[in-house]
Amino acid sequence: MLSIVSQIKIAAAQALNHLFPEANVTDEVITVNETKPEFTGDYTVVLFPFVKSLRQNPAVLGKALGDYLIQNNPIFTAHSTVAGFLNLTISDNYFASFLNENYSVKDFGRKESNGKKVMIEYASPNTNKPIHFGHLRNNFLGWSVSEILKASGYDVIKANLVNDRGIHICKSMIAWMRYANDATPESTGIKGDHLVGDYYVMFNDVYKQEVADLIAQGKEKEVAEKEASILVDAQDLLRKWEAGDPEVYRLWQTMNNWVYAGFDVTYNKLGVDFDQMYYESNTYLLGKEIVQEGLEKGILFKKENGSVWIDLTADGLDEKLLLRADGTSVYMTQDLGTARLKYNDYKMDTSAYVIADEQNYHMQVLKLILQKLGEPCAEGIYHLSYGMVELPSGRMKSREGTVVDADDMIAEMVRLAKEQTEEAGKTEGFTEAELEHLYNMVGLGALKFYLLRVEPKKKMIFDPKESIDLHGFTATFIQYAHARICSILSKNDIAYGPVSIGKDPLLQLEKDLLLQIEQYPAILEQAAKEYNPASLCNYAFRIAQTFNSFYAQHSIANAESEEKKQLRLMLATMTANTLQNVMALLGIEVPNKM
RNA sequence: GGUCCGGUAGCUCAGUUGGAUAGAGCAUCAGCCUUCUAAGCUGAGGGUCAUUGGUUCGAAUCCAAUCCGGAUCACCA
Repeated sequence: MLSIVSQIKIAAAQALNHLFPEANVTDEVITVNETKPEFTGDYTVVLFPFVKSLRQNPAVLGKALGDYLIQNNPIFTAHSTVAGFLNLTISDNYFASFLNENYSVKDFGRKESNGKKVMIEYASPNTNKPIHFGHLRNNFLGWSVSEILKASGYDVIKANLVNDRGIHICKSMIAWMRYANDATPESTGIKGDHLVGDYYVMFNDVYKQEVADLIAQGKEKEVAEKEASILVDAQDLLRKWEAGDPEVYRLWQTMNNWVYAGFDVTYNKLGVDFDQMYYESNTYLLGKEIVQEGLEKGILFKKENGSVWIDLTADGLDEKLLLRADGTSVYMTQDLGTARLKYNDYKMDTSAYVIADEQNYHMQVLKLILQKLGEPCAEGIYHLSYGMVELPSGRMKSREGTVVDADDMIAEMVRLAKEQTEEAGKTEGFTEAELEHLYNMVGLGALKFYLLRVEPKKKMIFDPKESIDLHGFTATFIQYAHARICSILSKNDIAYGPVSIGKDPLLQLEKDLLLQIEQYPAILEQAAKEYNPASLCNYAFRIAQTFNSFYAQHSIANAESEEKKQLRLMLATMTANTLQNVMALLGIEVPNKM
């Protein structure tokens, strides 16, 4: 079924072509808006473009078009033209049949498969420290966008590229070797990712101290920073790792496994999941092959010291290093290899990377290089860039201890949800398990919504005070509307069978709600096109708002007539379904009571 | 300096391919629980859409310049 807006565009174009054979318009050029509340009508066709081209008076044109539409299309019942705007009223009967057809469709708005395949890479942690607050926006965005695309008919692969090798993990390893006395997550009771992260922090403390000591002994600062023994040892570990030293390799595996076990717990709590894991330790060598091929094709060049570069100055960029003089690979080299590997695995149409905007340049260069190399994966690469999350005090810095740990953050949000639920005296009639589930839905929902409600590319400030607010533009507000509906539906059954409008025309708020719900497929399509969960946050909030207004002014259980009651129960059912569906795409559960 | 992104109410943000008098939430103030859940509803105040110029019947939206903030331009990842 076409959306109302699409139907209006098609009908208006057809009407104009019929009334004015010289018009020759297509439906794409018709502008349709929601009618402003101060005017009568539901949707508005903007007439100005045709006033000029058809040399018609707006009032005359509006009347001719409006009359024609009403005569030829039962969806319209009334029209009026105000200053070049043709306001159209949609038939109540159209909405009644819309309700009858869709109210029991649980997955209303979900699209059939379109045969396109998309990979979304997100999360992509380093294995030297736990997931912190800054990663949350990435995780929620990546997961939500994946679900949005799935609901829009795409075949989605959620991928996670783990940065499991390199100097950073060697730093944790050397600190552990020196100071841990064989401490394990089991022996200490500390979550694996936190344990490894603690030693990463310890590395930095020790390193700082060693540098200070060396400077005190009279060394230059720069020399001291290179000669500090713990750094030298870490670099030595990295060389041994690359040489395949079995002992180093074993410790590396052990510590990474501790981290993965910890990550799994956190991912589970966050409600995110992955279809495909990639590890840089498996892919970092692949890039070198591509670089070799690029050299042979003459697209890359070698400098005197043996380093390999690509010249992007013709594209307004710089020269970019792809291989160090010593032959080791850099970040870009690995990404070239991973891009090809992913494509060989899945042959996806689009390969999206959820990565912070500080890497905009890197991603631009990555795509450009792959294009120049003629890699088939190049065209599909899409950088879903998002702004960094900052605290009111400024940007988080792991070395300055201003990082907020993700596990702590979740626990705190759930605790606050509990506190506020208890304060509101809303705990009666729940079992302990139900309450725990509720606190989780509310606390985690608040966090997700807070991070998803802002357009991805905008940077945002995380204000703890604001994030725990459960009023206004929040997940809680929407969850509450859903719970209210469920409460009504549990006490009032729908007598199955189609409803009709009968003597009682739709009230404005009933119609507002129907208009909004009818737009869901279009809203979803837009969110998928833009990779933007924020538009769904706004949409869900708007529906909940409209429902709450309706709820405050009109009764469902005690409606004016039995027919009205049926219609409202169906409308409430669709509202609840839509809220649940939208929130599910954001990764947020909605309770049946709260 | 080059490139990219942002600037809308006191604060946090919406604002479709340009359309009517620029909208929400928070905060502030005033109301609303004998009716389906008040985590709610109704109302009020609050704006030089950074600035200037241009395009157009019409600009927060498009173009140009300027100002402010941020990111990036490593043989780091």
